[in-house]
Amino acid sequence: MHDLMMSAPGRPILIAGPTASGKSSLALELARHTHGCIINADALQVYACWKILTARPGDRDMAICPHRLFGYVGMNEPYSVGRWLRDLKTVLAKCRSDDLRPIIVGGTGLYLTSLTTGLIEIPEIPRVVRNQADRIRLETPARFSEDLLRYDPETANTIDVGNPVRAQRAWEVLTATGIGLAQWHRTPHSPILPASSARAFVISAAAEWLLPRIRSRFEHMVSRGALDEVRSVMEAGYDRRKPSCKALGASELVSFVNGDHSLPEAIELATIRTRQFAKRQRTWFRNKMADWERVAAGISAKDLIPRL
RNA sequence: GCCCGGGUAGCUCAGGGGUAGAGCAGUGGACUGAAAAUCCUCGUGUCGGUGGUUCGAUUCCGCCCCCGGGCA
Repeated sequence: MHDLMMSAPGRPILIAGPTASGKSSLALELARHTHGCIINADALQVYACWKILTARPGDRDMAICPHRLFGYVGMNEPYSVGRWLRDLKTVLAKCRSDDLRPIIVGGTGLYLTSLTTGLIEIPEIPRVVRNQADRIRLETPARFSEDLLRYDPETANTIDVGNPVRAQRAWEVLTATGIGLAQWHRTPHSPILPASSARAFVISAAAEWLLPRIRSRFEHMVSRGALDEVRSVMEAGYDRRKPSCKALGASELVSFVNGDHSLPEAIELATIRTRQFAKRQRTWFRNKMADWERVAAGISAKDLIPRL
């Protein structure tokens, strides 16, 4: 029975955790012992342009076991949860045929939740509609909520209309599909991987442990060449509005390169922003992944394996 | 030593005779295709200390302490 468990991959493993909580090293250790394939569930680690700044696994780690969905997207490519899920589906199928145990690890709550609870299948928003919406956002942002109240009051009353991104999204869906977001939400959708079919863990870290780590990790990134990485992204066309350019620390280091901040200032600002992000992650995990098992930061794979 | 400016929330500062308020930080929350995004909520602190004026002082006056800057 023990042998069987070792030879046949078990249920997929999901690992969520705040930034800098040690997800990657835990995943790597687990992969080693469980014949695993590490799959990225982190919205920024998909981009090819960031390696240091997003703390993507390095070449040496990548050589130890298969890694999927890391650094495979161009910085100007549109990307979304939907794309991630579609790509993930392919990867999971491949794992099955290769007899690898999927270890899905990342800090993007939305990705993980849509994986375990399902994503409504709304068609991609056509380029034209998106462009039109972008223009409205710049010129007459109030129009989103006005149109929604008029043509799709149900959605308008469901979402936070005061949130510009939410309002724009609802407007785009209505404009592109002719169907309101609220109505879309009523269409049946089933998850690719319900949490009950996996071993789902959330790494929980005390603030006193995590916050100093966030700072020193960012300083470490800078000393390992994050500035060069930022400079090449700047040359390739840095634009703070691009999703790929939202990597934490990017705008801060750009402002240092441009001479708007000293390096210590940039580091301080990036650290603060990362802490704020970690807080949002904690909120998500606490309230949306209540059924996932908690695991203390710093746990070793050896201690976790018996619980798989 | 003298002169000026200042000492108010963790930080930067606003205010003003009836015991005080913003931004930032921090907290809690929301979130279904841009999510490392976006948005919402939460503000009592010896108003530097001490005497005085006043019905009442953080606000006015005196003295003291501390921090800037200037003159010696």
